[in-house]
Amino acid sequence: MAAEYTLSTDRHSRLNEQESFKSLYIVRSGSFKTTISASNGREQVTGFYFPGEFIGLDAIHHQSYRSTAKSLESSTVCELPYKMLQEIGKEMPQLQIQLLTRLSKELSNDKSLMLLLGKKTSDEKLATYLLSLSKRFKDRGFSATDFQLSMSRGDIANHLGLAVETVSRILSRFQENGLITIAGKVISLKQVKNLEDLCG
Amino acid sequence: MAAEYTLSTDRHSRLNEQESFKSLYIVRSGSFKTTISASNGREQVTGFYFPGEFIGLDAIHHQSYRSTAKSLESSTVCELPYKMLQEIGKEMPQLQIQLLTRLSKELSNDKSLMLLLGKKTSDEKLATYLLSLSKRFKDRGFSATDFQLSMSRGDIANHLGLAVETVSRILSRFQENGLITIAGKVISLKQVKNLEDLCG
DNA sequence: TAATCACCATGATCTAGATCATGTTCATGC
DNA sequence: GCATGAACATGATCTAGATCATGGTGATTA
Repeated sequence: MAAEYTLSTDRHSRLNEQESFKSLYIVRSGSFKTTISASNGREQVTGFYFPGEFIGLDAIHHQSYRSTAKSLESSTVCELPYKMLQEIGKEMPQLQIQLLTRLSKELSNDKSLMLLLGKKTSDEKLATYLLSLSKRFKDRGFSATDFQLSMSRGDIANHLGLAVETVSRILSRFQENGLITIAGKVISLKQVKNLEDLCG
Repeated sequence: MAAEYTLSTDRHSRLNEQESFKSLYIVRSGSFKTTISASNGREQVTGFYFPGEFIGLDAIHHQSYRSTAKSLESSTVCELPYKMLQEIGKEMPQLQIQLLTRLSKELSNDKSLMLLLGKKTSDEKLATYLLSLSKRFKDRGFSATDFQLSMSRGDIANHLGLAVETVSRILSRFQENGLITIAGKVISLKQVKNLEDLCG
């Protein structure tokens, strides 16, 4: 449905920015990160997006994009002009409900992320993060234990409110302790149960 | 509209919990905080809600409440059964769009909160928090500079990922520096410009 | 009017994780 | 093949803010 609009992006290309809101995007292939920036230039990675997920839901309200999406590898998206969605939605309440549900899901995830950012230690943050990625891949029909980290250590660190060095160190330690194996971007979860215990 | 369902709550009474999702709520008077808890018991205050704001939007997706809402003073809400909203929504697409917009707004606020939790110093957190409260009161037609903190220092601290002591100290210091005056729950912003500069 | 309890303020100390410093690995281009 | 630069790893040091400790204040109940 509505797949007539597509947009392909190279590695590290930007999808949208400060401009006025016209469309939502669904990731078709690849992956993206979204960031917002404070007035002093500091940036926060607010989320990672994989195929099937919506980008831009937080812009509906302001009618302008508050976040910037960047592709983490070469990726494609499907553009959904919001006006069109509204038109279709009038005849298909089911579509509106679907949109509502997606928004609600992202909201709920973000609340969990607040718990992560506010209350967890760095070990807990990493363990929780790895398991959340695992779940997302599993839901998508991929391996829950072996996957690629398309984002850099820096992106992970930023997203979790940590320093890059901390992420490096903890991943190394997790590997020493046999919880995972990791080589560059390729990671394999070896002791899911123990990782779960680490989440708190 | 749909105001036939109301529910009044005493100070510190709970609105909902772990139960299955049936309704959204609009705050009619007073204020609420919502929390989620980690398996180890740690709690995170995920938001504060004032009159006109929706509680429960993050439950639509899971069809069960993930967060608990507690009133911070004696408060009333208006219950909106979700089934009913869906029915009405079929004839009134405008209602669905309104809901979508509210959800999008909360999502966008939560992204900003991530920036707050992940990247800001304790001073920046407090200043940002006070100004965000200020804006919400102003939008509601109340004073942007003189208002009551219905939540405790502990709630603020938890919400911002700080220790209570830190919040106390910073509020005291803000007062020493003439940025605010504060006595118990009554606060007055004296140098809004300087507070804005502090936000980063 | 005293007792109890939640909330708040503030000083002293401690520590998780940031920052700094240095080296390595790996990809891309010439 | 070698140069350049980004991303990653890891040790040494430092610090913002947590934690610990103590006392005050104000509301509620007996």
